[in-house]
Amino acid sequence: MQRTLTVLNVAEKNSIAKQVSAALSNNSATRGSTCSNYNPLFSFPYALNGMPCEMLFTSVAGHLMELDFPEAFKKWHSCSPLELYGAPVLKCVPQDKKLVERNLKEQARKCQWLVLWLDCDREGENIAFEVIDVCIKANPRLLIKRAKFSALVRRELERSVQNLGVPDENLSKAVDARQEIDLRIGASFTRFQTLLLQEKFNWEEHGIHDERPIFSYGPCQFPTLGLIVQRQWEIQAHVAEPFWYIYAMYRAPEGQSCTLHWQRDRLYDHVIATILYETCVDAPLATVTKVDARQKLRWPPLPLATLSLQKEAITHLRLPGERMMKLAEELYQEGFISYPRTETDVFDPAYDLKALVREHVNDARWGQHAQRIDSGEMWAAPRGGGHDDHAHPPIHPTRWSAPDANQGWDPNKRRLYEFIVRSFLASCSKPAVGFETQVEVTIAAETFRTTGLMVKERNWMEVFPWARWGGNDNLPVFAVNQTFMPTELLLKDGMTQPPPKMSERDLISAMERHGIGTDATVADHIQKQLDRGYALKDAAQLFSPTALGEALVASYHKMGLSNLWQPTLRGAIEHNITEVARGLRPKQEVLDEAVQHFRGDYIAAAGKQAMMLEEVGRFFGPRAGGGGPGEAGGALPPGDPIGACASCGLNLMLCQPAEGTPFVACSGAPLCRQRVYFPRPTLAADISDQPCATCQLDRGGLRKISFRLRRAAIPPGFEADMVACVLCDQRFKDLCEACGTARPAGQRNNQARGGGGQARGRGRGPAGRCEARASVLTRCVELLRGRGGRQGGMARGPPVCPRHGQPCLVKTSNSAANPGRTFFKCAHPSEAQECLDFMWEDEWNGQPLGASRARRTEPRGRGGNRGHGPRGAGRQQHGGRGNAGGRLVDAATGLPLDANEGSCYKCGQRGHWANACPN
DNA sequence: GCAAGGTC
Repeated sequence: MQRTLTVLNVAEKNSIAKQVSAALSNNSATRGSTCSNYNPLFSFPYALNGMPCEMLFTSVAGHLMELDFPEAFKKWHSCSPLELYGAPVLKCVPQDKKLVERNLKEQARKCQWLVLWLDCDREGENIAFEVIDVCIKANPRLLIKRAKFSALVRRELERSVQNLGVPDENLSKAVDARQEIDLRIGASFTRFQTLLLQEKFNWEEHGIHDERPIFSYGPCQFPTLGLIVQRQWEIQAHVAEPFWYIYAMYRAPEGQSCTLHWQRDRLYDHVIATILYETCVDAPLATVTKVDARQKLRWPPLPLATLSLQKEAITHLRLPGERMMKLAEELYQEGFISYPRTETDVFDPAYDLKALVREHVNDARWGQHAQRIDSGEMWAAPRGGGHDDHAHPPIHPTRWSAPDANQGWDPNKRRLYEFIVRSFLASCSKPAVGFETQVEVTIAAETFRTTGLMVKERNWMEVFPWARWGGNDNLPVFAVNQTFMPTELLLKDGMTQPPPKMSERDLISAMERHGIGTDATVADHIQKQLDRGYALKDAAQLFSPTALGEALVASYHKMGLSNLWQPTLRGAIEHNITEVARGLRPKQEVLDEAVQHFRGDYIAAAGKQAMMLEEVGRFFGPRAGGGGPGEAGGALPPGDPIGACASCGLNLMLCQPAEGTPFVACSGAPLCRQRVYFPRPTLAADISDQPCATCQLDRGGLRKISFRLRRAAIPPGFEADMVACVLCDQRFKDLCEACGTARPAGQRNNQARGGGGQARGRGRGPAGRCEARASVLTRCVELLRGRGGRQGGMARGPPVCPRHGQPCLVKTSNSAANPGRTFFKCAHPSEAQECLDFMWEDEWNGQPLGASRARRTEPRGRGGNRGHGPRGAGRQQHGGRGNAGGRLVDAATGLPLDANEGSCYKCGQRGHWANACPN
């Protein structure tokens, strides 16, 4: 009688062994224990391609083997780190996996076939060969088979087991090469950095309490750190620049309104912006030149891959990547979602998506939408994002979980499941439909645009509440050649902002873009920055480097070895590894090339180690002695606490250096970089007994600082004695802005690093601005020429202040009662209340004010201020508000006004202006 | 004492 075939099946983890066994055996598998506690054995009879067999199903726990150096090279002082580039490496089963190995051997001896159910990716293939290696030693006659599967659902598993293939050795070799490169460069540079720095500096003093701290280097962790440091340098290098833009707004008589966006966006030259603005004010009538109305579609989200899910979870669910992956893993192991580590964002056309949708038709929350998809009414085939790892489908729900069945779940797990379901249903739905109207208008040859949007059909957005799509749905109706008078026409200003600190989402995106880490490890590499003390995450969840992190990156930058931290490092390694995976290049060739390359970098770095000592020394005092007081990151001078630091929770200290200006710094310096420098005219600063009403209230409050300032050096409007909160007080900030801050000698300030140059406003680089400036200049020259030759044109210089007889009036628009309406006000601060307080600009007829009429009352929306047309517009349209029968009329009193009938606000009498008041 | 990648 023929012996029954016995098949050993091995999965990457127990949960998969359990689920596959249950699915293939119809839940009749017998569970038995093995010598490895976490890897039991499931057994059940099965028919493989019609052949009856006994299935034994067990598992490993990830990689079975590790790559390491032999004992002779493991001790750090046993050899130079350089020798690690030529040292032998060994792949062996570590002590904690010995029982897993023993279990495999025991089972292999009973079997004729070995079926590998490892995950279908590069690492899974490598683990498969580790399993083969162990099993073959126990039973050399084993027949090796590979099961390829992508979801833990019965039909998929049965398809897989009836179509067994062979493992792919190239995929596995690519992993071997990656492991060896990572080990050699990671171990050598970690030892280099650690041995160089460990004894040279007093780390204890700087908040690093390990007796022998490790300064690790890795080909993923350093490029990750590099991204954070590079952003920090961009922020430091930013020089704020003022810009100006024309703001126009129109409110139609029917009530609809829109903002008209200047085509030039913004200009960095005040004079030019003013000239263009003045041309608009001169001829403010807007003409509609183009109206483009069309249907617009908003597409549903792409099917989810791991990193897109991480980013979405951070944004919509506020779940950090590492936490989200743990919950997704649980959902996968329980069979509710497909494999959560995938790069694929396109469904195989053969996939039965409708069957997956039908799972959800009875759900009270999204069942109705699922029914509409199932019926075809809402169905649209999901789009593809163009990424396919050929191992797993996009992340999607595989089973419906009734709301009452998952009550015991972690609330975040429920939210994540719901997000994955809704995202899947949305991706199978029709796009949303809107109606967009784009309008272009010109005002004095300047172009402005506005857009309106009406959402007609929400479709996929109905099942995906996180989506936002909307614009101005209250756009006035415009027709080509129509003219209208803008309601507001203002010259506004702003300052360019530095780029923001790195958020976790930014970091993940950048790492994904550069191929740093895998879907499963990106979150770990980010966490490692915090664990190693290379970076900090503040209360707003934004990342910045610590002084240590910055010093390490700056060291390699200085050495001319920026490739060791730049984000392209991992991509370059991965590129060559992929060629091995595809069978295009032999593993050894790629390996030798990489090892030689990094060996060269190591030799260069070791030859310039003095640079690393110097760079780190800028931040950290040496063991004997210390950095200069107050130097960036050096030992802090003595001081007293003023409250808690929002960045790290330690104390903010008012530091009083023996020489130089006091400043506030965190006691966690240099790891924490929180620091506030004081205005240059500071003579003395002490902690006041006044608490700030708003800062750090949840941490016991923050004390205000009492300043004594050099009177001669402070601008008008500031007092020599000031009590201020250094974190929130606007007057303190204004003073810093006006006078600059006093920083200790040696402090770097606004140095552009890493070849980044000066970062300016976002959205338009210097080159773009030069171009814009050139075209604008041409136009301004034309305008100025035209203006000079204009017949009968009014030479419109600034209005003349009636009190001073000079053009000392400025345009102001801060009237609360008349927002957007501008008036002229005397710029002399001491006389602002005494002198001419205002003249509505829309009531100014372009004549010097002294020749027309200035009103004495504060603009409070009195009679004369009732909603007229826009500034400039009113003047054009009405020939000057208050111009009745050729005579000027006082809008407040209705009495006639002219140059001879001035009204003196000082004495209240008519017949003269205040600057000529005899009283 | 080191990497990155699996998984617990």
